[in-house]
Amino acid sequence: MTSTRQPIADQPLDARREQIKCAALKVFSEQGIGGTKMSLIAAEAGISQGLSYRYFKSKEEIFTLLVEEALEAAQASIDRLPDLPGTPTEQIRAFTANMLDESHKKYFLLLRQAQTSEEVPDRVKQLLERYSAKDTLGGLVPILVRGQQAGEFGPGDPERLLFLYFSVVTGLMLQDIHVPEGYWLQEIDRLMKLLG
Amino acid sequence: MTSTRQPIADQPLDARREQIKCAALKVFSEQGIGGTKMSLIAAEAGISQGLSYRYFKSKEEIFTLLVEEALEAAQASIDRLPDLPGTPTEQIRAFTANMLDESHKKYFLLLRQAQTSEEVPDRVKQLLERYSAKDTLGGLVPILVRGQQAGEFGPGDPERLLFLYFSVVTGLMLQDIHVPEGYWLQEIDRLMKLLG
DNA sequence: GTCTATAATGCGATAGAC
DNA sequence: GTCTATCGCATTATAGAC
Repeated sequence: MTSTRQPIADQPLDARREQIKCAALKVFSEQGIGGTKMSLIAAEAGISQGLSYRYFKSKEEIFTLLVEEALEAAQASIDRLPDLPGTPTEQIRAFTANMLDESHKKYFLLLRQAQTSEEVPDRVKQLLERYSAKDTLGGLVPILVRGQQAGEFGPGDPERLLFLYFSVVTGLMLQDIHVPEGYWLQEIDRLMKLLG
Repeated sequence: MTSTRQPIADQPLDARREQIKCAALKVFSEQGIGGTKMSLIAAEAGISQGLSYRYFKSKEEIFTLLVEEALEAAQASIDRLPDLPGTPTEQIRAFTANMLDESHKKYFLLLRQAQTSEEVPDRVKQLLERYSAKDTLGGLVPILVRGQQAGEFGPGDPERLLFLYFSVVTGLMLQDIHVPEGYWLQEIDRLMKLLG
């Protein structure tokens, strides 16, 4: 048996949905919800504009679904972090490299679009409140404090330090669109100086 | 004589134009050109939607004008920098504080929107090529090199270092929307560690 | 299952009343 | 000089052919 079989898995349907979601993620993360036209998503996915509506009810539904996935993935990624081996510095470094990775970058940029736009669906606003940056990134505070106690990081309010750090990494990801793959990975050490 | 008098200065007309430009700058810098509706600009300016068109021919005209002003101001700001007193570190610090200032921040965010959107007017694309980031920020390279020679900054390709630094400051400005006025000014020293 | 054609809606831009 | 009403086009979303 080469494939796990689920009760009623409609495989070609799911594949198309994934294809459209992937195209939508790319366009939404760059253009925001207001700047994204359904025709662009369809073109990116290589299908006709009308076909998208066989798989999703509306543009907003796709956007909301992607934000939901992004928030869950981010939360999960942070929750796993304390279990990783290594010093706090190494943990933060690994987490940063993970964020800057091609596959995750788009999700973070999508979240930034969701946060900075007024015209997002109500459900998205609710989700953003629920997974507020404060609570989510709060999971990293213990790691940072351990790093401070070990003398790896400089003194100061850990939350403020984290907020600075993530603002900085966000800036990198935004430029990353115009920069060769993996460009910033070489700069992670320099970036970590911020915390030192 | 308390006011400089120009040949045919239509002062109330100019005041309205400034008011609309100011409202437009705020909305464009947050929502991009695609996400910005004329009705939003008008609402922000506290006037009716139709009135905007008595002062500007189109949405694109306002956007283009603002980008033009932003590029000229950025260029001028960089050109003045070498004449400022102080060490390279102090010059870069002053420039950073200047960028993070409320009145300039929106212009930088506008430029970012212009750079990352595909659907900008052709004239904007030309302007962005003309004042390319490479040439404009290139004006800072001599300062950075002097700082490296003086041992104030760490080694490495100066252009790469500058690119990292500006990506980082961009990230700060984006978060700045949700943060109290002058919040980041307290973090400039930490930020300068990146260059050290 | 996919495309093309079309209805419905929203937005940019204009016209005309005050 | 400003507003309200309206036109025309772009975009969302649906319907029907293949």
